[in-house]
Amino acid sequence: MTVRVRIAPSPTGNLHIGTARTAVFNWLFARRYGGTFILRIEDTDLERSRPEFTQNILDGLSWLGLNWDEGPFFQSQRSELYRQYLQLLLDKGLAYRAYETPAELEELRSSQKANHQAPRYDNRHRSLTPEQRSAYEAEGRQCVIRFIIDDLREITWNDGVRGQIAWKGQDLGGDMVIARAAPANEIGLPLYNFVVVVDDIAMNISHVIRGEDHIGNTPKQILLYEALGAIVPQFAHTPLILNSSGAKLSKRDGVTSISDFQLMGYVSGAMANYMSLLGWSPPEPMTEQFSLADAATHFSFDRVNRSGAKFDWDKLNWLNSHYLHKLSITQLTDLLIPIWEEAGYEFHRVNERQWLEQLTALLSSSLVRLTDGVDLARPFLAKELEYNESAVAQLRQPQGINSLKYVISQLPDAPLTLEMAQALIQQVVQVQGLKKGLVMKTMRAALTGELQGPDLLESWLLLNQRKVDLKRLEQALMI
RNA sequence: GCCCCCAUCGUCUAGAGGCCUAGGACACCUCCCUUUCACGGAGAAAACGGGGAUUCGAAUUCCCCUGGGGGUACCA
Repeated sequence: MTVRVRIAPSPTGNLHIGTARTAVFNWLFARRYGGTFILRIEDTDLERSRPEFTQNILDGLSWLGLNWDEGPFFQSQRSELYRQYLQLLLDKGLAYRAYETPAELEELRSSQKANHQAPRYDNRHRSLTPEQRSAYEAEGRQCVIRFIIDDLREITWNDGVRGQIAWKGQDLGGDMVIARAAPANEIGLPLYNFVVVVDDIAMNISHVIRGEDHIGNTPKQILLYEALGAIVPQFAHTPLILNSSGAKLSKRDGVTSISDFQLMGYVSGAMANYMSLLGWSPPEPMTEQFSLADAATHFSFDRVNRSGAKFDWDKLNWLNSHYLHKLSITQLTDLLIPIWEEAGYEFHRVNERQWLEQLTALLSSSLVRLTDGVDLARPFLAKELEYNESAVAQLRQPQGINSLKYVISQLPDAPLTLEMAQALIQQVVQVQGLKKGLVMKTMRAALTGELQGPDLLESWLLLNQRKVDLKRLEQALMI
């Protein structure tokens, strides 16, 4: 079996998670069967397509590790091919020119609606006489090209995910427009359903893997394959990604583009892993945490679910933190440095590398998203320390103030070590007869402005290395 | 309206007639670890939409209902 699959995004927006997930399934399937994964940009909608969206799509797919073997191909550069096929259908009498105005079609639809009938084209221009045609043309009317759909046809296919699906020709809405309006002797711009088929034929696509929202297009496309004398590919319609209310996830639901997730601090491995899990489940020995390469060795449509999957931030977050925790300190630091720089923190990325890695190690277990590193690092990297309310309250307790004074008086000039810090805390506790918890809490409030955070002693050591601990302890006395 | 698809814990899912007193994961809750937070570990709670039919036996097959979703363009 020669597998050739494609992802065909349209550059009318940034790479959407739904498109990306379809890309994942196509990629997985191609890799599983040693096939070819093709990228085709469907930019036939000249009005809405924009080059920056194309770039965003390319970048997003690359970031996710969904490398393509052929392409990107651009439909806007293939119009000659479409024109030829359109002419072919016209010549074979399988398509015809129709001259209705948009207003006339609208009238037809509204009268059907009023009679509780399904809106459909009534094929009224299917068999125009030459006289009628020239009369319309004399009026200066433009015409579209319609592909003839036999109402009596029954179209069936065996869907890779859903099994047998059947449609009646009469439910397809009448002869379908395949080329937009143009002057009577020209051929207008081709429409989606037609272009997809022409390209999939030209590119020898063996399996069309796409979202469930395309099921209704499939019978029309099958008819076009037949009309063009081509072999009909296998179809597999994957479930949709749903929002929390259970409807198809759309831009209106907030964060949906891959580049947004990237900006929010999600790593590509976690995203790819999570998207795979939305509709596909790995077979037994595998756990839910896997790379695309792992998944590719086991991917099959048998394990693709048929019902839609709600997008779940909790699970994505869990996976992302898992991936983050798995990274080495070196890798994590590399990822965090640009984020810290972006946040406006001042440090020397080379000279202070070792210190930054210590900071990374200290914070790493608390990271869910990379961008969490901004808040977590604030007490260590921000110029001015901010105290939250409970920290202020803590610093106003007389006993706490005394313990701080004691620590200040005993703080050595030499760089602090873990042992020294531990001993110092122990000393305060004994000398002043305080609870260890109180001393620790007060120290934390003074050093970080917060009552919660990573290991206090480690934090102290880091601040000591930057020589800000004494300053902060003294400053805390004035609160 | 019409057509199509779907239906297991809150969520993602396993389950292809007896292995199911329905398994896993996330989230939630409890406990342990711990100065705190997080991480980590242990545990609890939680589902087959309803009704028929087939069968010795149904979450698994069939039908109906209900519910949800998708589509219905001179968008993709």
